Amino acid sequence: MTRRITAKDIAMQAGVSRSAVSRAFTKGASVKPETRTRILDVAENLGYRPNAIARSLIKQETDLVAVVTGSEDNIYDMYFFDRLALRLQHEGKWGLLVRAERDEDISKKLGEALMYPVQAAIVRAGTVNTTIVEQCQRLKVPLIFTGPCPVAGADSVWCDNEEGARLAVDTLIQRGCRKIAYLGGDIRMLSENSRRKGFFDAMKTFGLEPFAVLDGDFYHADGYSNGVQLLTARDVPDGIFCANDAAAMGVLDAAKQVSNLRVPEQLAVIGFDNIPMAAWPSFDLTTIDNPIDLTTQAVADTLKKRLDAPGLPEMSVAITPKLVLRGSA
Amino acid sequence: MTRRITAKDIAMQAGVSRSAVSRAFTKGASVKPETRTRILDVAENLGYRPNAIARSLIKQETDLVAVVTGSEDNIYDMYFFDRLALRLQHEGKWGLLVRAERDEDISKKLGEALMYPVQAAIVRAGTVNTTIVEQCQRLKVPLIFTGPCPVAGADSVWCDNEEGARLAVDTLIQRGCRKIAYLGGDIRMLSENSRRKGFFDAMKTFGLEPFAVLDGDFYHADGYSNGVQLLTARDVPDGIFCANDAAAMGVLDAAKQVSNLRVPEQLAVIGFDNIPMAAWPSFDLTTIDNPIDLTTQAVADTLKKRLDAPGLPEMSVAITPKLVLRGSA
DNA sequence: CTATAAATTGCACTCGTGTGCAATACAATA
DNA sequence: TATTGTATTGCACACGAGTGCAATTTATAG
Repeated sequence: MTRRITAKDIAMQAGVSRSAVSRAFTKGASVKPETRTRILDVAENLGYRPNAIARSLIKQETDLVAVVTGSEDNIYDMYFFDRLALRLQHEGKWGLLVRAERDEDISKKLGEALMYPVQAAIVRAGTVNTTIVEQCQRLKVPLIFTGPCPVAGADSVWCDNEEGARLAVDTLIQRGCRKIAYLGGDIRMLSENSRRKGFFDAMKTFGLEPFAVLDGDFYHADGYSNGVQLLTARDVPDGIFCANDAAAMGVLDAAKQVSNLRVPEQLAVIGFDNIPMAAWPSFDLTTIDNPIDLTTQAVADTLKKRLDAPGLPEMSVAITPKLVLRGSA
Repeated sequence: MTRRITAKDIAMQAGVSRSAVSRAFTKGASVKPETRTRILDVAENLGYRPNAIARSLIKQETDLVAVVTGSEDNIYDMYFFDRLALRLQHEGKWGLLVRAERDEDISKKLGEALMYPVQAAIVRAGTVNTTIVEQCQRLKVPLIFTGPCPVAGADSVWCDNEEGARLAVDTLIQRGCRKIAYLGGDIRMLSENSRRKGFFDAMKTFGLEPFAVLDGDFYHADGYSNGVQLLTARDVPDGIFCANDAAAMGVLDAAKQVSNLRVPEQLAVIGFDNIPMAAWPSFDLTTIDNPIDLTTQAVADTLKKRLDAPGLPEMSVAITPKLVLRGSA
């Protein structure tokens, strides 16, 4: 591996001291304009750029932010991640990718990643891992949770899933549904728990018993099989709230395939997240929008505040989801 | 910002020299077992871990790999990125996220990112940017292109899109189609160009003229509107090859909506990429699988080879796509 | 032309860590 | 016990860059 060009090389080539090179790259530093030009020319020629790693050592700070994601490979999360990456880039931060294969590995991987002096860690994981929080606290690395259910000791930006579930139930009821089923996701996920809670609470408000409650895993196939089960029974629901869009689409597919219920007249279906596909004509899915832009913006804001004032008390920002009315309910 | 715990702190607390701390963390270094234990205990207590940045300075290498992506937000790319991240993590590399908003910004962003001494850069971009290659060459940073059309001066792993398109045409012809349309993607994209070329070549082989050729942008909405246009004309095609799955799904939706053509009997549709949604019952899309695992594996292999032997001649690995037969053709 | 102020430059130290080398402590052998 | 060999340890330097301070050059005023 050929050696990287250093400031020393530039200094020799340009006939100046190494400090001069450093100053040439420092805005506002005192260097004679011609000298700076000459140095920058030489640097350009040799393909030099200051080593961010050496610089950060002395400046005592980096622009690195660990971006930690768990094992979940659902579509919404991918979009979310993509937008988050973009937002961080806008803020002048460099994301250090920490990708755990299973949720249990998250804290381990993050631990390794923290060998790099990151400014903060942004974590998006389905299940909460207390170890992560402790780890970051001990290393004094600010931690921002992206997703539901804040944990003491970390900032968090979370979608108000309970509110979203209430919105869904309200809408179904308003549509005239009375036999409402809930098709949940993986119960280990925090988002699932709060969506489920919101569902039960809302139903209680209306004095209704859930028609059925099924567990699932947030995937289309799961929504499909659960949908088949629900819709081939003797008594079928007239409304289904699904814990995410993929599952809802599975239900819609099942409805088409194994029943001749008309959607939304005889069967109303509502999803959660509002992934781009929900708008596709074949689904035309009414859903609860989990606002990516608002959320990533809030993450960026929280990050900035936290870095500006490390002593600030814990921050917890709730993002309110909203109904997106389409053809399925 | 509270100062990070350093080896010096540990050394004082444990009553040893700083070198001892360093050695305690270096496998195979000469330290008395009890001393090491004591040091590691203190380190554990104080939440210390060696600063990767300082270490990399002296070791003259990092585990960082720049992962560069352009503006394209299509579903396949997101899955691809996710799997690539996972693979890199497996290889013990840390991805440095470089996310450009527009393709033109890629080289600029990468340039900034190269202030970090990365081992290599992995680039996935729709359009090829010669600047990127020059930049990496000058900085002597190995560059691996992920995607079609290698550029001189960089390694590349690419899907044989021409072959994929041929496969699609073969299949359509075998199904009895003779009036075959091509629904392309953004013509600035390299993958589009080779898929298109493959399509034309294959058609020529069979002595057929394309029934129609439409430009698009790889999105569902585009496939839908182009589909409507194609299928509401006086004369309609009996087979459509789409440049990616999303567009193909748009076509299928259009077929359902504005025609009563039976798929696949009267209209066969083939996509490209094989995103997970292609398997969903509502689409059941026959498509050309663009193998993510093979590709990311090849990227990892190429990376390893390149790092082991920087002097090796340019590598170009072709990944052969294969047909996935489902219900749409 | 000289005196003074301002701009430019280089020296030397610093950041946190790894490591060769020499010094020391300990164990094994005679 | 004396001697040799081996395991530990600390010192000092290195990595690449930023910066205070003092030395030097240049510009400005008198």
